[in-house]
Amino acid sequence: MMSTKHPKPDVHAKRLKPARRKPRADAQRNRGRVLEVAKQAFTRYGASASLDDIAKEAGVGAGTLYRHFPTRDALIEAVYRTEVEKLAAAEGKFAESLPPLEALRASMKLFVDYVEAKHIIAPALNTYAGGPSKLYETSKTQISGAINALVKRAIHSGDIRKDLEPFDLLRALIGVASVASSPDWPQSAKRLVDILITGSRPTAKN
Amino acid sequence: MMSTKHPKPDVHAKRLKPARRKPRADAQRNRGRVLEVAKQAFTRYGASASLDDIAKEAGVGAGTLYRHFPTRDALIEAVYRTEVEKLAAAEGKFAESLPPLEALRASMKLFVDYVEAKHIIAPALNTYAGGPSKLYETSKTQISGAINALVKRAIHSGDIRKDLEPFDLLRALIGVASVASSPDWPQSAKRLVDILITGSRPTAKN
DNA sequence: GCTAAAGTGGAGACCGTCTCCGTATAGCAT
DNA sequence: ATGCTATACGGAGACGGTCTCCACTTTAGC
Repeated sequence: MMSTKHPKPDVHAKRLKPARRKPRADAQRNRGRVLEVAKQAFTRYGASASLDDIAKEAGVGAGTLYRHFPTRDALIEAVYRTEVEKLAAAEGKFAESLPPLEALRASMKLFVDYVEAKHIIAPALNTYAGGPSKLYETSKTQISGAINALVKRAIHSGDIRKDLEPFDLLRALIGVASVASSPDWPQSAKRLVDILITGSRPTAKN
Repeated sequence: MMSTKHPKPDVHAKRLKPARRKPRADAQRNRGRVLEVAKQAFTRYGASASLDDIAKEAGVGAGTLYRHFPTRDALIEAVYRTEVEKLAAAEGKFAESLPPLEALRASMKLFVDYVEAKHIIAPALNTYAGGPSKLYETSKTQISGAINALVKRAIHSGDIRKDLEPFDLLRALIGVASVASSPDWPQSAKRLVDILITGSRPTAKN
């Protein structure tokens, strides 16, 4: 019976190391539920919502939550990763339908709108806080990639100074979005976008 | 002998309401000690240093600390109020020694330097976090007063667009200073100051 | 000195974070 | 189906920070 039975030793060799087993269904369900609840909780109570409460409301133990998302930041990032992807994609769209400078402008204002709607994104993009956390890296890369492309295009078409650092604009954007006191900040932020763009145009000699 | 003894019933009527007694000496000593320790603690451990630890190191009970400074924000503000005053004063100086536009530019860059040195100031100026805390109001007023004056002067001399909101510039400044990731942020922030100023200059028609 | 107002301090209630480990269960092989 | 085992679960509880409360002490003012 043992003979050459050998059914399918490693059918598609999932990972390169130890021939892993397929992830369990309940684990994925729980992960999803936590994500769902966390999203609501964050929008309702801000980024400092109680993680234990989130776990409870999702019907899982605290341990389960912490296993899936070891830190608060990890959870926040997971919650907003898809949002950020959508934002980056939308910014890409502008590149197709608008002239370079206006694409950049529209893109930056869209960013403001996004942050207004999901106000937790901004602190999430802003790693100033405590330690040297390498989280959000992917989100940051996405957004900065989008801005980068738009700025390069506008430089190429001669609408923006050659020596502009695209990252500077992004930093300004994140910063302004982080200062969300007073209800009129979106207007202020959009005025600033215009100022930033005007200030980034080529000078006579450049 | 009692006759018209009447020594000095209310010599300078300290407050308008209930003829207060002079504040106790030990209270002021304790307040000062807490402030001292808090300043060190905040610069060492960031804005989330343990308040109980601060109390302990200052040699007072937690109750004493909380009586003097009911919230963390109140303590932070008290610690940095003098710093902010110095900053505002320094900004005032520029108005005397530089032409309008350059005074504004220098002032904004000084702000960046200040935040770089005392990195806790930025979150303190930024009330985004939780509730509608009315704290920092005085600090904000100081700084925004200074910027306001500089901007008005530059508008008057024709170096800045008439319709610029001074507060917008301040908001951008605070925002950029809040995003302190990466060690090169001061350079980035100063480049942004130049961009902001260029973007605020009058246009042909304005 | 005496007295009342002002101030003190620290125990402890409360809450959020995060770990640990005994228990449950899904995936896989047979 | 059945058993075996890696995988995942959950929640009690250790930990640490925040903030309150109030019996006690100290001071200002007479």
